[in-house]
Amino acid sequence: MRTSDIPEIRSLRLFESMSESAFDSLMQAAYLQTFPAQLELIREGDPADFLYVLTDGCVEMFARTNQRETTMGMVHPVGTFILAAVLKDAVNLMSARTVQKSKLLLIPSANVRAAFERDEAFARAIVEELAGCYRGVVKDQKNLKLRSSVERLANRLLRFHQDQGASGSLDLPYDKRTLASLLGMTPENLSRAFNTLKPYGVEVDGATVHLSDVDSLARLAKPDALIDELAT
Amino acid sequence: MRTSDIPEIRSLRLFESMSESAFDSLMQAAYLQTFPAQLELIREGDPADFLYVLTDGCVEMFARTNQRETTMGMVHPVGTFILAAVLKDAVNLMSARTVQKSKLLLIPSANVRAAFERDEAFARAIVEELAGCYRGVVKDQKNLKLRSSVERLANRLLRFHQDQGASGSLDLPYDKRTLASLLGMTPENLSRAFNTLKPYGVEVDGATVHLSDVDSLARLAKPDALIDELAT
DNA sequence: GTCAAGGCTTGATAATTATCAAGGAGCAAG
DNA sequence: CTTGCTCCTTGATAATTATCAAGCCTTGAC
Repeated sequence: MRTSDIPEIRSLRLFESMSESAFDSLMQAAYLQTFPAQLELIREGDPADFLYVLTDGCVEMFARTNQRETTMGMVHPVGTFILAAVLKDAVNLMSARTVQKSKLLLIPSANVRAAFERDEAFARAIVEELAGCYRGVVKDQKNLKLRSSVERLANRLLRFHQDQGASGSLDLPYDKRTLASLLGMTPENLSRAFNTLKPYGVEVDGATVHLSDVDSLARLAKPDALIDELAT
Repeated sequence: MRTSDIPEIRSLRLFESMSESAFDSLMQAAYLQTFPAQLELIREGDPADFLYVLTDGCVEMFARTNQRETTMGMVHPVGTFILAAVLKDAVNLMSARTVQKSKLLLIPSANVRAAFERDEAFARAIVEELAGCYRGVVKDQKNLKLRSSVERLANRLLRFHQDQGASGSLDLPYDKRTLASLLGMTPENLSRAFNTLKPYGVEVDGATVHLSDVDSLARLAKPDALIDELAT
């Protein structure tokens, strides 16, 4: 792979503490590749041949069963996906597709497992990462089971707003259709949920959302540190 | 702790491959205790002081926010809980309470983390366990987002039936109220969902359910290996 | 036995969410 | 500038799920 991308990857929490030699051998086995938008990278049910590291672009994790489909999560740079399947040498539980043109590093699963065996610091980092992923899904599930769709949208808007600097407006980082599926609702209902939030100072203009009364929105959303905060 | 329970715990996948000395020191720091039914063992938001190992009884994992409550999962012997929070030295994301009188081993978090640092085999087992937990929650989430409540019930009945020997009938292992919450529905709707399944050969008699037409039920449920099978 | 309590069910109704059909707005290609 | 496309929105309606209010049945205490 090209050496110019290595520092970026090395700085990922998953890789930063591993030994130089283990990191090098991982990188030597890896492929850096650019994929066009809307390309299905992995399909649920297939064996997890690679650990994916997204360095540029955006990837949607989704799942299907019985002709229905739902978005399970979005991956942003720099992020990894299907770590659990790689470690267990199992099939993928989720599919993944690029949202935009995306640059990805593909590390063969066998090499990841070998590095895990050899390098203790890497093993520790993997546990940290996995535990974080686990807690992420648990939060998602609490979000789904304990909140209505309007509340989920309100909290998601507050999070976007926060992440983007709390300037009073925010940009939706992907399609409304995708956002709807991520929030567990139909596109039609997302539209209506935005209307429901108008009295709370939410004004939609294409992919931009203005929040004119964050406090009122927060009173409706009732954000919960154990669901909405990334850190915990 | 009492030595009579050690073999049972040692045989857990999480502990079976760790070194004798690391296991011994973990066990010496641990407490084995029996708790009455309906006791809240841990509360979400509190620091994860112990790793819990259930050796007898049954524990419900649940979560609350904003006066609403939902069951996140059930733990059966021999099983562990809040491993992720222990490893991250973080607060619990879920609460736990005993369903029946239950026997639990409490291992102080610090000792678990120390053993993880010291014993490589334990570290590997932890990764395996964590990855399994992660994949479990992902499956739960797919179940929730891709199926209706009747389909969730149908699939859960099929799973109970399978687990209990596929004899044509099964026993619900906990309250219907709890089952309803686990499936993401109200008790009233669980009752109605059972009625909806009558034409598919589902007959309820208290906590016992007879399945007179498993094929027909399975055609409705459309079980999916990537959601319903434990192994994958 | 009677009684009370808890768990479950049922019915009536309401709220939430989905589906179907149509139409508008923005955008890229020609 | 027009055309066609995709994405989003809206309205009408239907399906699903929740809530509220009884009521029933079992269980255990007395």
